[in-house]
Amino acid sequence: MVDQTRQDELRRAIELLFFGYRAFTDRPDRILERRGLGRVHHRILYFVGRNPEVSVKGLLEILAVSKQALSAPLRQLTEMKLVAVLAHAEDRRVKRLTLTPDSRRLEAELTGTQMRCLSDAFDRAEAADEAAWTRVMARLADIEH
Amino acid sequence: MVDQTRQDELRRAIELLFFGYRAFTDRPDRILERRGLGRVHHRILYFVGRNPEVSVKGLLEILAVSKQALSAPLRQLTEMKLVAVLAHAEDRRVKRLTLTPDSRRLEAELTGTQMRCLSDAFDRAEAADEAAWTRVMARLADIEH
DNA sequence: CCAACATGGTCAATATTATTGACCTATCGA
DNA sequence: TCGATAGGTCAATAATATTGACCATGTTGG
Repeated sequence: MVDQTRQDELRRAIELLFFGYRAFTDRPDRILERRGLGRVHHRILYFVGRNPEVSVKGLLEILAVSKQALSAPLRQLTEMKLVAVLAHAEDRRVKRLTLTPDSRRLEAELTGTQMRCLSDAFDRAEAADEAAWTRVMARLADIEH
Repeated sequence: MVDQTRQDELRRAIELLFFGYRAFTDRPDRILERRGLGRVHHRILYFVGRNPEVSVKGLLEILAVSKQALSAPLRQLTEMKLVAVLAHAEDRRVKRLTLTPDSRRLEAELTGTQMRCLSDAFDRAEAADEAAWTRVMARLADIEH
């Protein structure tokens, strides 16, 4: 059993995560909306940017969605020239996905707003607070399902 | 301009928030699925539990969704006797929403898994880390839109 | 060489979660 | 009484996601 005070603290943490995440995704969502894109497209652009030459399968594993859920948005992005598809030299089944100059700019804009959110939240804290936040989030992200 | 190392740190923070939030919502989602409920229902139960006798309008403001988006899940919950609706004495237009004994148990189960996630992430950290995490998240949640 | 497997793609049907707009009732308060 | 507020509902639409059933192509081990 956990005492009431501790439960209240943990409930406050739950709410901070809920409201914090909502604030964090709000601006990129509105930028994307103007281009007719959604949060999926952002996630694709983000992880392709972070993992240049990633395969479709690799992207599926990162995003943890079905291939059908990825297929349509990815096709849109390639048609809009926001994702470039290169062939793999050794295994010609595999695609290597990369950003284009255009999408590098868009991705930088989207991710930039999120970096600013976090940067603002960190800057007013001590550097030690940032390190502590990172340790806690790493543990949270590491829970096995 | 921000230097490359700093950008990498901030990108890592973005990913921790993404993967952390996903891990955090995974277990409740699966518990809810067995009952044919979704994340909306959890949010309703959570905030009704936290704000006993909240009005429908109050709930709409917390959740920041349209009343149509709230209406159907809330009706389901009241029909399943998981939300009780009391009349307001002074203003009979207003409903006061509360949990029932049944939903108190369900809510405790759902929120319990999330409290355990956070508790695990905090416990292995120093108490100071928890306070730091809370400060950073409070700043993040506080961004104006 | 060929069978089995892996990578990627697509169609169909379905479900959930959400939106905006238009309207409605009931109640409250000046 | 009239305008504002609280709550509800119908309709149309959209985005995001699922599972199942296929198919084409390319690789690799026996």
